[in-house]
Amino acid sequence: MGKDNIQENLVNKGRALIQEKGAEFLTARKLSEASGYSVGTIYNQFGNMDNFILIQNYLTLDALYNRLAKLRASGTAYQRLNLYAQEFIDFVLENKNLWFLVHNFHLHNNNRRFSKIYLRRVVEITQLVENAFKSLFPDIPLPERILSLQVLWLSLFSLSAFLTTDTLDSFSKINKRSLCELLLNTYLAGMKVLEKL
Amino acid sequence: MGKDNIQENLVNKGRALIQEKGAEFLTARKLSEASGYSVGTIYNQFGNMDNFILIQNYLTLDALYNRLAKLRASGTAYQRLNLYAQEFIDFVLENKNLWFLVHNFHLHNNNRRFSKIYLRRVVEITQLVENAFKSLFPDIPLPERILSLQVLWLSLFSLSAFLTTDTLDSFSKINKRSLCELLLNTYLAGMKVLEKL
DNA sequence: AAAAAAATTGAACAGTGTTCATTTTTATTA
DNA sequence: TAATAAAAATGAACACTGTTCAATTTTTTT
Repeated sequence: MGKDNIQENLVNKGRALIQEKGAEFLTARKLSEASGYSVGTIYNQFGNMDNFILIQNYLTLDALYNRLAKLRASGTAYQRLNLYAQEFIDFVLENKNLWFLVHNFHLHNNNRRFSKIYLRRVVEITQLVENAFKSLFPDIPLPERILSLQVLWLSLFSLSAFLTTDTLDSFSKINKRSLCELLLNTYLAGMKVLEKL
Repeated sequence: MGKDNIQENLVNKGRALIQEKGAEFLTARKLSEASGYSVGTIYNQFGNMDNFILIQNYLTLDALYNRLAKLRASGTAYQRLNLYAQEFIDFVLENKNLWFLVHNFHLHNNNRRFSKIYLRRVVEITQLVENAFKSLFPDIPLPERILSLQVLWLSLFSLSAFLTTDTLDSFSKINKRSLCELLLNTYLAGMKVLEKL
C-alpha cells in the first residue's frame, strides 16, 4: 500500500475503527485488512498491539486536555470547575468507544500502570483543575488540597467508565450526567465545610 | 476424575487459581489441568467461561455482603458508614484478584450489563448502606437520598478498582486506604450541608 | 448379561497476538 | 544505467484463546 506516513495512516484508520465499531473490534488482522498494510507492518511500526492502544489512549487524553484547556480562563473558579465537569462528561459521551478503551486498557495492561506516555497527560489535566482549586480553597494547605483534588479527579475518572457502557441501566434509572455532577457538587460542598474546621 | 459435585469442585479449584495466580491465569485449559476434569466437562457444567466467571463474581459479592452485614447493628449511623467503608476496603485489599475480576468482567462482558445474578447482591449491599443513610440524613427526601447513596456507592465501587492494581503508584504516593476514606468523609460532609439548604 | 441412556472426553475449528525467513522495494555503488 | 547492498514489507506459522461435538466411557435400566 501507500508509501509515506505508514504510522499515521495506521493510527488514523485504527482510530476510526474504534470509534465506529468499538474497541473490541480492533485486532491486528482487522486493522491490517482495513488499512491495507500487512500484519507484519503493524508490528514493525508499533512493536505490539499494546503500544498501538497506548498511542490511541494518549491521543484521547490529549483531545480531552485540549477541550478542557479552552475553558482555562472562563468564569469564577467554582463556575470553571463545573464547566470542566460538563465538558468532561460531554467528551466522554461523545467518545464512548475511545474512552472505554482508556479504562479497558489500564486494567488489562500487563504491568497495570499508567504508561509514562499518558501519565503526563493525566497530570497535566490534574494541574488544570488544581488552578481552579487554588482559588476556590485558598485556606487548605497545598498537600491536603492536592490530595483532595486527586481523590475527586480519580473518582470522576473511574466513575466515568460507567458512562461508556449500559452497565448501570439495570441498577438505576439515574441520569448519567447528573451522576457525575452530583458527585462533584456534593464533594465540593464537603470540602468547603472541612476547609473551615 | 471424581464423580460427585463436579460443579462445586470446579468452582473451588477455579477460585483458588484466581486468588493465587490472578484472574488472567484462569483459562478453560488451565482450569481443566488443575482440576483434572476435561475442557468439555467445564462446558457441560457452565455453558461457557463467562458464566463461570459470573459465578465467581457472585460469590465474591456474596462474601462482601456477608462481611458488611455483620456490622449491621454497630455504632451510630455515621460510625457504621465508616465501618462499612473500612470493611469494604479491607475486603478488597484482601481479595485483590477476585475483586479485579469483578471490575474486569463487567467491563468486558459482551452485553456490558450487571448480570441479574449479581445485580441482586449489589442492590442488597446498597440497601444495607441505605439504612445507615436513613438515620444520618432524615431530612433528605427518599428519592434524592437514594440518588446520593447510589452516587457515593458507585464512586467508591469504581474507585476501588484502583486498589487491586498498582496503576496509581506512578500517579501519586497517596495511600490507597485514605483515598477511599477521604472520598467518603468529604462526600458525607457535603451531603450534610446540602441537606440543610 | 444386554441394551439404553447419560455423562465425559479431547481432537478440531475459528479466533487472538506475535515472530521471522522470505520477498519486495528502495538506496547506494560501480 | 546495471549491479549490488541495505531497508522495508510481507504473510505463513506458532502458541495461545473460547468453543463445539462426534466418539468414547460410564452409569442406569431392562
